[in-house]
Formats: sequence, structure tokens, C-alpha cells
Amino acid sequence: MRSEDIAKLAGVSRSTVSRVINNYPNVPEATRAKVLRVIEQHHYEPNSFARALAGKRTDTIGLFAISMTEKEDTSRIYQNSYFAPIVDMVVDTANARGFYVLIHTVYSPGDFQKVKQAFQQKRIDGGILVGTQKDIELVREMVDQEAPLVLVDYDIAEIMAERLNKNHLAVINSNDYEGTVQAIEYLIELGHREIGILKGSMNTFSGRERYLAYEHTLQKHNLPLPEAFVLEGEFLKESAYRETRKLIEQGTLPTALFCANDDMAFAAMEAFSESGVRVPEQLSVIGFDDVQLASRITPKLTTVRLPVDEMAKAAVLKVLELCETEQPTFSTVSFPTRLVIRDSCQPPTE
Amino acid sequence: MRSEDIAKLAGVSRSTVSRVINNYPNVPEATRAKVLRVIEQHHYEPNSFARALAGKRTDTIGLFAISMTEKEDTSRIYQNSYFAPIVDMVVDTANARGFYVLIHTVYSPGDFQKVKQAFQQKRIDGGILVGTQKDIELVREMVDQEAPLVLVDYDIAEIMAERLNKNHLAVINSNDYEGTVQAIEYLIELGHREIGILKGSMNTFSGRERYLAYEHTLQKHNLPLPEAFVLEGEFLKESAYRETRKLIEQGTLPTALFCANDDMAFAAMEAFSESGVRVPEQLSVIGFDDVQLASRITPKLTTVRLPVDEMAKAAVLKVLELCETEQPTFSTVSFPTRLVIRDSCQPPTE
DNA sequence: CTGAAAGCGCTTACAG
DNA sequence: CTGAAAGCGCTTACAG
Repeated sequence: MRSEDIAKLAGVSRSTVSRVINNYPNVPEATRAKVLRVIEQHHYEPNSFARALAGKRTDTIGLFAISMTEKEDTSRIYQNSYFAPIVDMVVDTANARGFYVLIHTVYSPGDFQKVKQAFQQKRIDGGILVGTQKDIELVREMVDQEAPLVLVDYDIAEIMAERLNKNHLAVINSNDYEGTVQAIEYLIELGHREIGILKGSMNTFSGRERYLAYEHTLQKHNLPLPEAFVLEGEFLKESAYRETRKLIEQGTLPTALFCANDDMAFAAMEAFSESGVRVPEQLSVIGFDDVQLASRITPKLTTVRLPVDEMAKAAVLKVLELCETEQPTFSTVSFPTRLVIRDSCQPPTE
Repeated sequence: MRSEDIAKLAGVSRSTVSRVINNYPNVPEATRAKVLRVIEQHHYEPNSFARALAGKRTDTIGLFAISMTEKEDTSRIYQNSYFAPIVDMVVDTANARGFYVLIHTVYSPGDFQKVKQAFQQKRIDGGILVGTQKDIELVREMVDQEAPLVLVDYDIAEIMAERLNKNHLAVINSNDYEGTVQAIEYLIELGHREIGILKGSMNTFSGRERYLAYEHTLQKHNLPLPEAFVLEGEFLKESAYRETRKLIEQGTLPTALFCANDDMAFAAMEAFSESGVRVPEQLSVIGFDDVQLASRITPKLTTVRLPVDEMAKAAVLKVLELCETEQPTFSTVSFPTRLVIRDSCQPPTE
């Protein structure tokens, strides 16, 4: 069933059918009604590709997550508890507004290609890009195509420096810096002086922010940076676990450990528990993100809450908005984070 | 940049460009090389919609999950720990094979419409449908369009009865019945005689299977069905929590509770813990699915492992296979489940 | 082996 | 207000 068929049945031309479908004003009510009736009777659905080819929207947005890890093919991206809720929320929000979502994750350069294609081939009206790494080049290419694009967890300064800010672009992130300051100062207030860190991926905006805030807060309170307690966790459970084991074997421990995300905090706690290091009695652990599991393990994890759901939702609303607007816009939203105190921290025992 | 441009630059016709792109045999190596060079130089990407319109594939598969709950808009589907890993695996597997995945979840009849459209409008080459409820009608419509379709967690008997089995169709599920029998017999061996159940949604194939197996196994061992301990949990945390509270308030408890999925087991454990009922000392709890959390809470949950990852992967491979094949096929795979014994069960105390 | 032409199903100036 | 026609960017018989 094509628009031609509808046209015949309704006794009008394809042009008119099209006008009705697209809700153009210059169609008399009677004609519109007649056409609509035929459309409904036959459950007619205009072919989306034909529409897209002729210049209409595809009613699809893209969601592209860039893997944290450098190695291809290893740990899948969603294993990271951070992405699952994003996917959830994005799909839900977009669906509720009549949009499909097209998903592709990026591990390898080949995958990058796929993301670009999704834009170039106009498979989507706009896209959301999560994760930052070395993809600024990709972002530029996207932006050059004037495709509506929302970046999540992206360094605004970098965007500005690249002068990408005069297009259909928006960036959404969270106050990771402030959240980390809160976490570290909480530990300091508890009396900790030797605070280690399990770092996130420094390829990532949030990874860098969380590390810098850690460093600066120690400085501000005249605490030395404990080199031996600065571990490279890369946001991944495996590395975090490995690094924590190394730390334990090496002998001396800090009295508290700030983990740049909850996944790493869980891994660290596992390692500690296996070695008989009791949390929080012997060592306090604090996380970041407040994923579901955080409040369900023992001890319940003290962590910094990141409003992922709101961020994801905002990202979708933003792309849709950008799809509507003619003029180039650039906007920025930063969501607040806050410390959630549970059971995994206590004053250091002397 | 369109195929026309490439043609000019390469000094051939669009036909030839198309033949090269589609890897047709009747193109001399020299010509092919020449065209390919131009394509690469200009990063040319054929417009996917135009290709699709002209009858080619879209290189996209659909993933449609049908919400367990009847009410619209309430708990989002992915909150169910069962779906997140499916989405993961499907996206990963499809991406690795060069396919995009288009996602839409179904809460309301309107959403069903969207799923149908995705097929009708040929947005996708094939689709995966998860969850069963009252969507047999939808399945029939899909099948009538001869679209490759893979059903996950679907009653084969129902398909056969509907005579849908002569098309590009496959169904993938798991031996929920056998898994449940194992679980219940394990409890019986431990000495339990009063075994309650938190039922899953009876709209669901797995929900029905798990319930039936429970009932049959009790019968087989000459145990009466303890009506008071048969709770309607619908696979959802909230209902499970509510029902468990009711059970507790009502006074008498079974000595063991079989929960048709882990999510409900967690909710029940929470309710018990709040009321001071100790698991497993006073009451054994057993789950189903073996989601991530199962091995991380205290006590670690004894549960039946469902190979979701393998199932999801198989589903993708199957759709892709169906997309390749000309002739109608119908096939069926059932994945094994197995009991994973951890800490949440023990013999009843007298 | 290869090009001209028709067709896929829509939209949108254009003319009336 | 409305239809005929061109165009979106590809593929594929068809003819040579």
C-alpha cells in the first residue's frame, strides 16, 4: 500500500495525500477527513525511507557509547554499570516521544566509521555521544555536517577551543569536580590524612575532573599527594582489582581510598575482603556514581550520587530540541552531584 | 557526494559504481579497483535509505522488549535486571557483524504500533521480540509480512497452534521447567515440606513454566500445594515486596520460598530482613536467573542460572541467518539452565 | 562487460 | 485549494 493507492481510493492526488500526512494547513477539512479515513481503513504507513530520501526526518536518534578501554573486544562496554541506565533512559524517553533509537557502541576505529555513517547516511535525525577519549576529531566531522549532536561527559573548554560551538551542539555533564571535593573533604573531616585514589580513565572528562579535584583538595588541606596510593584503575573492575591487590601486597595501606567510580570501589572491596582487610574498620572506601548495587552490598557504599537518569533524559530532550531548531545553537548543562553517606567510611583507627 | 559523482570521477556509469559497491562478480578487476579508489578518496558512503528503497537491506535489526506490566508508564522495563544484559549482548553481537540495532520498548498499544511500523516501513531487516503476553496477534502480523523474526521466551506450542511455523521464524528459550524442578527438588532434599512460591507473570512463557514445574514437583513428591504460600509477584520487585510483607503479617511462614526470578528474591529478602526474619536460618530463599547481584548480596543467593548472554547472542545470529535465507524456515533452540548453590538455603530448623 | 532507463515511495516547488 | 512533474539516491532488469 503506497500513497498512490491511498490517493486513488480517496479520489485525490499523491500530493494531497502527502499534504495530509504532513499536516499542511492548506487542505480543506473535508478533504483531510476523507483522506485520513482511507489511511486508517487500510492501516497505511508511509515508507520511512522514502520520506527520508525526500528530505523528511527519520524519527530516529542515535546513541553512541565510546568504550573506555583501548583494547578492542575485551570487556564489553555495558558491563560498566554506568551505561546500562543511560541506555534505559534514552530509549524510554525517546520512545515516549515517538522516536526510535539506533544504538552502536564504539570499540575500534571501524566502529567509529559506523557512527559517522549513521550521520552521513542520514539514518538518524541527531545523535548522542557518550564518552570522550580521542574522539574530538569525530565530533568535528559530525558537527561539520550540521547534524544535531549532544555530547555527554565532554570537556567544554575543548569544544570551545575547537570552535565547534557554533552549530547544533550541546554538552551535558555533571559537577564531578565539586562532588569529588565533597567526598575528599568528608574523609578529611573524619580524620583521614592518607587518602589513596583509584583513578578513572584519564581519556575521559569525568576521569580527569575527579582526579584533579582529588589532587587539589589534598593540596588545599596541606596534605601531601601519597604517590604510592595513586592507582590506575581506568574505571574498570579488572584493573581496579589488580591494582588493589598490588597495593595490598606492597604492605602499607592508606586509611581511606577514593574510587573514581563505584565499579572500582566494588572491585577494591572484594580485593580487601579476600585479604582480610576490613572495610570500613581498617580502611574506608568511597565511590562515585551511586549505581544500584552501591546501596545493596555490605557494607553499603558511601558514594557521590551522579544523576545519570536526569542527564540521559536531558540529553534526549536536547537532541530533539536541536532537531526542531533551524539556527545553530550551542548550550551546556551541568548537573549537580552530591555525597551520599552510608556505611563504608569511618574515622581512621589509631 | 552521490554515486553519480563517483561515477563521473571514475569515468564509468552509476550502474557500474553500484555493481562495485554490491560486490557483483561481473566487473573486471581493473574497473573495480579504479572505482574503489575514488570511493575511498572521497569517503563516499552510499545513502542507506536510497539503497533500502531500491530493495537492498538496511543492515539494521530491531530489538523489541515487551513490558511485563499491564500499566503503562510505571516501572520501566529495563529496571528488570533481565533486560539490561540482553540489550548489551544484542547490541554487541549485532555491531560486531556490521549491523545497527534499533530499539523500542513496548508498554502500550501505541508502542505495539511502532514495532509493527518498524517492520512495515522496512526500517529493519529483521527483529527480535522479547516477552510474550498477549502479543501473538502482533507476531502473526509480523510473520505475515515474511519478515525474519526471532522470538525469545515464547511458547512453541502456541506458535505451532497458530500455524506460524512456515516462515522466517525462530524461537529461543531456556529449560525453565527443568531448572525449576532442580530448584524445588533441592529444597525438598534439604528437608523442606512447606515451600512457597513468588510467581512470575503468567502472561509470560517462562512465568508459566516456572509455576507449572513448581506445582508438578510438589505433586510428584506428594506434597500438598500450600495455597497460602502461593504469592503473585509478577516478576516485579514492587509486587514481590508487597506480597512478602503481606505473607509476614499474616503470621505463618513456609520454610522455603522459591522466587520465579532473582529480582523478586531480592525484594523478598529485603522484606524478611526488615521484619527480622533471618535468611537462611529461619527461611530459605531460592531465585531464578542468576543476575549479577545474586552473587554479591548477603547471603549470596542460591538460584537457577539462565544463560541470558548466550540466548541473546543466539537470537542475533539467528535473525542474521534468517535474513540471508530465501526459503522459509522455522527453528527452535532451548538453552539449559542449572542450579547454582550459594548461601541462601539450608535445611529447615525444627 | 557496461550504460540508459525505469523504478523504489515519498515530498515539494510550480503552475493554475 | 490541488495536480503534474521533478527530484531524493540508489538498484536492476534490459539491451547491446
